[in-house]
Amino acid sequence: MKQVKVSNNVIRRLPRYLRKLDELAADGVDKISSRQLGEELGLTSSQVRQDFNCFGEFGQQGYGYNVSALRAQIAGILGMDRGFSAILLGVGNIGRALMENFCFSDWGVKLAAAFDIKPELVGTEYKGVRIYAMEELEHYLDTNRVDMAVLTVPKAAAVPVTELLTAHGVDAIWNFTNVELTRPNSSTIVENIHFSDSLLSLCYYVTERRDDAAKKEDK
Amino acid sequence: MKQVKVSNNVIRRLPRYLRKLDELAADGVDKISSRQLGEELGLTSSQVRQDFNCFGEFGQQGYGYNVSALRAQIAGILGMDRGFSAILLGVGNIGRALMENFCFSDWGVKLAAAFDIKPELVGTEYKGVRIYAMEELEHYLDTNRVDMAVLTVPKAAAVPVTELLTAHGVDAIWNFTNVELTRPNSSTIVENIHFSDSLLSLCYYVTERRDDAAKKEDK
DNA sequence: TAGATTGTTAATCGATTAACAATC
DNA sequence: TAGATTGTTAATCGATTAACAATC
Repeated sequence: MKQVKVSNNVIRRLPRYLRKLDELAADGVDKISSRQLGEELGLTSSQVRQDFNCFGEFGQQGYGYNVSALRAQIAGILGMDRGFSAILLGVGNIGRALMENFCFSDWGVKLAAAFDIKPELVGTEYKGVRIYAMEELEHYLDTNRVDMAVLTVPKAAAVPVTELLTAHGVDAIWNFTNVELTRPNSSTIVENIHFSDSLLSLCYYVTERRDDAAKKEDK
Repeated sequence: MKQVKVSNNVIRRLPRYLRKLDELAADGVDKISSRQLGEELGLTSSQVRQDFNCFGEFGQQGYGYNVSALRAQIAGILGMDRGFSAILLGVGNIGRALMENFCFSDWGVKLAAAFDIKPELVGTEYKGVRIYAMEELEHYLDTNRVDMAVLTVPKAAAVPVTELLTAHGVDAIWNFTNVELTRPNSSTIVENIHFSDSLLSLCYYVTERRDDAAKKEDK
């Protein structure tokens, strides 16, 4: 694998390729050209080929790409075969929704444990995942390998819990709190799901469209 | 307002500015320079100023930006004062989590109604939002203004429900399903929350870090 | 072989950064 | 006035697109 230093934009497209390839495989398609794949995702064929060539040569000239082989390559690049282990902090509404509905194992991640402060939850299991007390977190981190933490605690707990995690060597956080965790001089990897940011972007595009429509009506 | 054609990258940063400005206001800060604001968010001062200058002149030379005035400008750009009206489709785990925990009105959006197929939910209210039967959707759309739809239905329902929505004039969708809704020749505005894409990006960065660490150990 | 499509280099385009005059 | 910081233009950097030789 080449791997110079792959740009963020490329990384963000990899899961989309993966999703589309899964869809194609489910439809019984077994080969695809960069042009076709690009069309499906709104990209140019050049871009598709450039993206893949960041990591190696996955196609065959004159033929295209084998769907399942390409899928496997991308899965490998993303680290889906590494057996990453995650823990979830905060079994509130969103935490519970993730535990119930989101299949971590589909993406190669094992959700190994959850933590909450509510005594009535501690000791129970949710979808095969045991819920521990927050006080047990430090001990857990010291005795288990944890590759990433899913942060679904209330806003106020976000920073203290993050500090505890990083102090015990967890350097990757999937952040569902509406808090800017990215700290200037920190080396922690933070991946945000900011619902409000997403909704506000949508609002912007709707606003833009309404304004355009109003402008046309003026004429 | 200038408004030539603002790039996606700029739009994506606007909610982050808003969030940071809210934080600053809460801390009692009432002015900030582009340099300081940039540092807080990991951006250069140039970028901050360029971003704002897409929309007008919000600062004062020699002084900086007034926090609450700038906040109000950005809120206006995003359309938070437009009184957008949304409906939610699918009151499952994730739909319920949003209704319970996510404060739409904080971002200027009114969640006006929800729809589900489960008979036991129909007619009930959740956090002040009435739940209707899916069969009532068409009639609702024809008799109410709906600016955006929150799509939290199961995977299989995503495409048919979207088609129904667009057929009745809803042209903006906040998509929580793991389905690529962006269709090549559609004019619908789709904003995706793809949990799996986000997790896979995180996996990539963790993988990269582990590989770098392993490489260093080799030497 | 002829046709198709990749891998890859070169050209273009757009976004970020630097610089500085304007001005509070 | 002097210092600070914006608004804005110019320079740089990086990402996307186009082109084409390599090759299946």
